[in-house]
Amino acid sequence: MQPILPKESLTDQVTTKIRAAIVSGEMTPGNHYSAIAISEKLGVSRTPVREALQLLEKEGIVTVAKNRGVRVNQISLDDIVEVFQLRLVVEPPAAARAVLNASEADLEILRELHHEMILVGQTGDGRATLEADKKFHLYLLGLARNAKLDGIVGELRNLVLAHGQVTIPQARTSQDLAGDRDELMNAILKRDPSGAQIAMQNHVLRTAQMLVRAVCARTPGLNDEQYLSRLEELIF
Amino acid sequence: MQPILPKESLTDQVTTKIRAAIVSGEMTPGNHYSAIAISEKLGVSRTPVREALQLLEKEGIVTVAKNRGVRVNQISLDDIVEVFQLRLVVEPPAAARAVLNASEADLEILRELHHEMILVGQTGDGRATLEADKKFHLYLLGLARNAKLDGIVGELRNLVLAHGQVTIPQARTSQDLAGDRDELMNAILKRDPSGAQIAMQNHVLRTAQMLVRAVCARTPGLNDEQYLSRLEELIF
DNA sequence: CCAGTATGAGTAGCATGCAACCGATTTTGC
DNA sequence: GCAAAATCGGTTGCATGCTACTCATACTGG
Repeated sequence: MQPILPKESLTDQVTTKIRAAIVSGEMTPGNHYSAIAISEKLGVSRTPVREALQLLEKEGIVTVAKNRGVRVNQISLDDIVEVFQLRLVVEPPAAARAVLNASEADLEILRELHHEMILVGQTGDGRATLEADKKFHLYLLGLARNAKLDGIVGELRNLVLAHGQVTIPQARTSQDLAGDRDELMNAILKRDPSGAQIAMQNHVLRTAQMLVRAVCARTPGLNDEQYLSRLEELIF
Repeated sequence: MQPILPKESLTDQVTTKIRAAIVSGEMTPGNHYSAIAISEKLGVSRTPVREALQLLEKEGIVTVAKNRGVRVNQISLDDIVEVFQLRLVVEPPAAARAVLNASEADLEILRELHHEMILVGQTGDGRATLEADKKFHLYLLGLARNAKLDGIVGELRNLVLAHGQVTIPQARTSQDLAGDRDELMNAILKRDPSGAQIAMQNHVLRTAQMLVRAVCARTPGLNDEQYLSRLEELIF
């Protein structure tokens, strides 16, 4: 049986709508938007929109200025660096623990997700690739049995996604990432916790480096070195 | 000059009020409360109360049930274990980085905060001790220059505080904790990053063990061993 | 021509009205 | 006497009205 959807509240629906609009680039950083306009466009009243904006503000995705509308935050490279510093600390040990906790059925599912990701990756569809990547990672992290960790990592990912279309992977780098992931997958299947830990660290680190380089490349006068070096500040 | 307070919004004021009421034990887990009652007690309308409750729900502190009022969540031992698993992963490296980043002035401030904490600790005032502890930790973490990390750890701490009056330290254990902290402080003053990292890990771990034991001791039929062993699941 | 003021358009913050909904109790029908 | 249905008190979810505020522009006085 399906777990019956208890009619998600309007506030929540609006939250996901707005988040999607930001990720898709429909709402862009820097611009101002009014809660009134959004509510009219969505056909709801101002209240749920206002509440949704407050929740998104808590996530750091938007800023609401008193009587001046809402602004989509320009996620800075510094923010991205912070996010990945944290992910680098949190995800590798979680991966190791996940390997220890995984059942055979879990391994099977992971294998499927991994396979799916490869297929999607070959199509070159950036958005779908990210989606598949997210699914794989979150399932793996879920095995570590720490719900708060899942929530935190999910939010951190959202923050990066909100940066915009940053994340469309390049062909060559995406090749590298696939390699990392194979390594990770191998360690998992061999039930090798510390191998998984290391592989995960490499993978997240490379993802971060790719992102930083991509952003710097498109933003003139930005030097990637200082950012790249800061990525590893929290791992010793 | 004082940075002028731009009139905190009612919603935010209510949020902190409710949070304080929970921490102080004025609002207890399990019981039901109505937004209407809260709004009347605080002399505001239902709207800011409702919005505050949504924010607190996102933090995991309360649950709002449709048409049935709001319930203060009973933070379980499992939750506490999760929180400390995360803190154990995140705070030690942050402490190490903090040592590397600290200026002489920072060290001076830390020394002061540390001293203050010892003084307050001797008075036996549990609440004040926690407050001083929080100040010290958050200042130290702030030196790692990762705002998101600060935010996350702050929220995790709040969650534990919301568990209730759990956290009134016992005389003997609080002695032990002071020892840990001295160790930590020494490593910081010697500008020894990995020493600080280890000391921080010991300190957080012992805090967690103390907490778990305290909760188990007062809850009949609860075995602390399984919880204690899970604390270290994420560190290898 | 310009400094300083007045005006107006637009906004969010909050209060409040209303309907839908939930759970417990009472009433009804058999 | 008992099961099922109607009722009722209490609650949230959402819509909407109003006020105070911000910013930009137009206006006024010199």
